[in-house]
Amino acid sequence: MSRAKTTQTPAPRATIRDVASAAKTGKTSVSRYLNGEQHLLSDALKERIERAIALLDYQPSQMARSLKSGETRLIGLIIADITNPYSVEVMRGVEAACRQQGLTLLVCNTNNEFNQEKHYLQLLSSYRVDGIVVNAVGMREDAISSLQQSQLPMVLIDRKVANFSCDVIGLNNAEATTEVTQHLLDQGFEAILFLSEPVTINTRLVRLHTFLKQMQKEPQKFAEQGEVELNDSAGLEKLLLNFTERYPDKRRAVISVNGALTLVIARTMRKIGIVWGKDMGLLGFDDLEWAELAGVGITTLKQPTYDMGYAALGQLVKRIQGSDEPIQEHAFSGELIVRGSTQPI
Amino acid sequence: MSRAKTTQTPAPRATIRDVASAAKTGKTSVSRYLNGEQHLLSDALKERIERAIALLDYQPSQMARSLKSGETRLIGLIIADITNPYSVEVMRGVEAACRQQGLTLLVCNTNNEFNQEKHYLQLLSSYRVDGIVVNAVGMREDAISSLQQSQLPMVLIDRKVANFSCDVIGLNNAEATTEVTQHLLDQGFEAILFLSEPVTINTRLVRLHTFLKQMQKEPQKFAEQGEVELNDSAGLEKLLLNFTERYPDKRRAVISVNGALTLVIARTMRKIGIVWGKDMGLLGFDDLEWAELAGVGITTLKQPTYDMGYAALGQLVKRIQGSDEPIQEHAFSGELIVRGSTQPI
DNA sequence: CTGTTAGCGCTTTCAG
DNA sequence: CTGAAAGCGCTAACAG
Repeated sequence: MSRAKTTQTPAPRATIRDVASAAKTGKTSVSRYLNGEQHLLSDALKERIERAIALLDYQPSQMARSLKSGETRLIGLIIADITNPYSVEVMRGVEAACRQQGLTLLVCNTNNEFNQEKHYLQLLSSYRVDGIVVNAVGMREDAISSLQQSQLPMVLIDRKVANFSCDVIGLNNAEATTEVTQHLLDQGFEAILFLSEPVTINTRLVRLHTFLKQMQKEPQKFAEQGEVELNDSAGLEKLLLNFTERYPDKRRAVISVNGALTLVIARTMRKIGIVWGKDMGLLGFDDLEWAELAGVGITTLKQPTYDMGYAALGQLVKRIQGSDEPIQEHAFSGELIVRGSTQPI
Repeated sequence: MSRAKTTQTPAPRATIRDVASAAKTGKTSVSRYLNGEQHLLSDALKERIERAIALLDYQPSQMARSLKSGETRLIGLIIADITNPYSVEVMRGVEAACRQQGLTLLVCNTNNEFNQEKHYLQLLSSYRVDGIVVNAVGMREDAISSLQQSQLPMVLIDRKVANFSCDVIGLNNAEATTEVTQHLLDQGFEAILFLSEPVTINTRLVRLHTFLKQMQKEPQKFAEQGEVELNDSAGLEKLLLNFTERYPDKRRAVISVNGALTLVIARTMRKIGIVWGKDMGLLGFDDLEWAELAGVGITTLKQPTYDMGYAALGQLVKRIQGSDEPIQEHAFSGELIVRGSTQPI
């Protein structure tokens, strides 16, 4: 009967030294074995090492390895809100690209909290990841300066950050918003309400501005704008009702600045009995997996999110490899997916 | 004009030694400063160190630190499919718990690929994370044995793995399935089709069995089952049509084994003109944010996913702290959310 | 082909 | 109060 297992400490992990001595050789040879320089080893030795590794269930410590080499082959991804399908698709794109490059992705969700963002930024940096892809909440002076200095390669997704010069991958917001607005106009809508979460983010600002500008081209039509917090459905309700009252005999439509908001708007409309595609037009940025299932369907502006993530990593790798080309701002085109919610009323 | 910046290497990061010499002291004192043993340092020295750190923008290397201490305060989360809202909520729960415990969460998405899962498992282990939460794709012998040995604390979410004894957090599938099935029966449905992705996973198996068992209690009703791949909408179409033909004059309903499948089913039904809540009942495991917006609404069985993630981390921490209590299998209760899709036909 | 040795950046005795 | 020195697990000269 084996009572080998005493209540000792749970057996510390085997180190390269343990393997070496078990294989009756030096650490160097083991290291060589591990690093593909096997052609330098005699078959006999290889055998012994192999056995020793298996026996001890040895796993090299990446910590030690990276400490030595200075390279980690790790990429950090900071995501503002993992709840958002947009972010998830970005992540999948980054991930696929990483895999292809033999990099490993570490994902950090900031939950839209600035402090978390700072925390993770520091963490990743202190673990010496090779680079970071950031879908930022926003950044303040302190975070910026420390990041700017730490020469950590970095690329931003979707959101530009003021005073922070850095590659950015995003949507061509001007183009997309123009298309979206024009579509509504073409469909015969006469009063359009642009709904947004607080316009704190560059992206939203550009969309709003472009919307306003585009609307000016048909001065007889009415442009409105409203700001709501995602959780303030009462406020949203009021906004919608008010909009309806102000343009009782016009053909009305709403533009939602992003997917999360579109969901809330749809819920609210349903609650107060506004039927999209009939009482009011509805169009949202970001495609939604359920867009076709909701009533007559919801028209959306789909972003090539996956590709954007993929491209972001590509750009990052360039920087990691020391590219000195000037700051890039790559803007992807969106795709308007027309569904029932913007049919002529 | 500053031409200070030559094309040299981009200035290696400052190390603790740099700080020490800049502060005209030894590494030890700097280390002490960093680790809150400041009461041991004279004010003058503290000052100098502080200045040096700021000047050099010094950030301690976690790599080196962990190498020394053997502890990382890192938790790994392996997620089978980040695309799944279920997983995202789990993640948020784990994350919240981590934050509260001062742990940092590293997320790895396996994209439902077994190889990725293996890769990440090794990676996390080689980075010496303190523990791992796993929403597994599945595991084979090799992965199991190496994991079993590496005493890495670990807890499984949602899915049990054969031959792998480990804490598991999940839904009370038997209870939930019973409730779900009974609900359909109570609403007067007479033929029920249980639709599932391939039943390779324990969870699905239990749900299916319980469904079948529960149906036996009303022998005059008809229980059917079908298996579909998520991307095989043609197959699904056939299944649905076939089901309809076989029970032309019965009240028919479908149960979907998870949220991802529910989406596909809803799309397919719409495509072939089956209206849920009218032509056929529909009920799915996992609540969906859009469930109320799709037609008359879709009845779902909501899991306390966030809580499950939170609890998983709690259990993991216990293990990390060396708890020897026997393997736990904590099963949460689900909540049936009734919507239009299961109204009596 | 193989092993010895010197660090990577940090913490921690152990002497001042 | 302060610092020199040893060593965490690993890799990479540099000798055999």
